[in-house]
Amino acid sequence: MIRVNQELLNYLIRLKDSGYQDSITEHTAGIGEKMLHQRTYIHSLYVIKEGLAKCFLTLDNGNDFIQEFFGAGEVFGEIELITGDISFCTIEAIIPTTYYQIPKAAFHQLLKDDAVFNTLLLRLLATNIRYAALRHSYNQTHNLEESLNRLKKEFPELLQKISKKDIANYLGISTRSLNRVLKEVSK
Amino acid sequence: MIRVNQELLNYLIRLKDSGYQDSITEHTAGIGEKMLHQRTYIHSLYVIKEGLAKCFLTLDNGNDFIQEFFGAGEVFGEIELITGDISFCTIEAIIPTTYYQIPKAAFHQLLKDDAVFNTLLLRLLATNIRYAALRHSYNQTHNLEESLNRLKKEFPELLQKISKKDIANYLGISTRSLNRVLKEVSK
DNA sequence: CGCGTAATTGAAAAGTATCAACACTGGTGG
DNA sequence: CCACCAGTGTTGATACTTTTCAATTACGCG
Repeated sequence: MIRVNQELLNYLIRLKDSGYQDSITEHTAGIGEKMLHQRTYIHSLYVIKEGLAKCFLTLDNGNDFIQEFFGAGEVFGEIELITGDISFCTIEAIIPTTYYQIPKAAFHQLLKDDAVFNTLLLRLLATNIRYAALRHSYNQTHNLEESLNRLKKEFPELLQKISKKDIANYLGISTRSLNRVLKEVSK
Repeated sequence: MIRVNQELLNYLIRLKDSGYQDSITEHTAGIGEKMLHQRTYIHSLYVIKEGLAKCFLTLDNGNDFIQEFFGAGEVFGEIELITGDISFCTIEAIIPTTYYQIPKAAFHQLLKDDAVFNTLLLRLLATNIRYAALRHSYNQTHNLEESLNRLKKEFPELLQKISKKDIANYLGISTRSLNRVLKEVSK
């Protein structure tokens, strides 16, 4: 649900303090502000320092599907920098958010020369694949009520922190269905 | 749908011919035979040389969800070797299949010492994340007929090569629904 | 206060699953 | 050679789930 990666964030802060002051810059985004746009070329890696953002795809029919919510330490842009393709999702702050930016060249240099960073990135990618596979499998093979209960169990503050619309887009359902199930459950 | 990775397969064959004869072994699997079992510890990386396999998760309620179909050059076991977790899916041959096995230690050594292999693996992970995200987003935000049409467009031989049951499990629907939509479309 | 956005709800329509019956196919053994 | 069997595929009827649409209410903020 809300992914974090404190280990990577710590490592990045250490890098910034030891010779990478210039190549690691810090930025902020207000609510609703996009830090990365779908279908554009990406020239940097980004890491969230603090805040909360949604990572979503806008489909050909205009629907949005939220891939994940990103908290501290979550990375975006890495897929695009590795494959060289244009971005396939948008990253948008849902609370005021600060994040680091690392230019493409510095990212590739780190990957090549810094074994620790290389390992952190491999682990990050592998963990994300695993997490997404489990989530999508669960949602495809269970009904709404079960998927929602699983979500609330994993992330109890769900309804306080994230709008109904975003929750619905995360589950791939209409807000009407979400409301119906929420009401059923509360009975 | 059916993923392949000829670049990685070629590189692996070259490795095997140049000093890795002993650590890269070749095996075969008949139809229905499992090459990797869900919820077990993994001690090797596997790469399909020739054939076709399904990668699927069995959920707590007994349902199967097919993550992907793997053709030549596709890799499995890499997520588990990187994260150290037990496997989250099963890999099962759906036609007679041959595959390479690379022990954990050799895999990690390659990752560390062979920059080309390291890059190939990063690209593989990034490509898989991207592909899965696009597929799941599409399926979540479109109806069955649209998802099926997209699938047939991407992979026209679909119905000849893969059983209805597997197609249904790939789309996360019942075979009854698949048949209904197929009949509607053919009208 | 007034505005825009988010949330809620009902009714009807559309989509999908479940269940059950039956057809087709490729083995296997008598 | 044929009867049988298990697995896969097909189809109809029905029940259930989810969406769509539209109307209303609640809420945060300038």
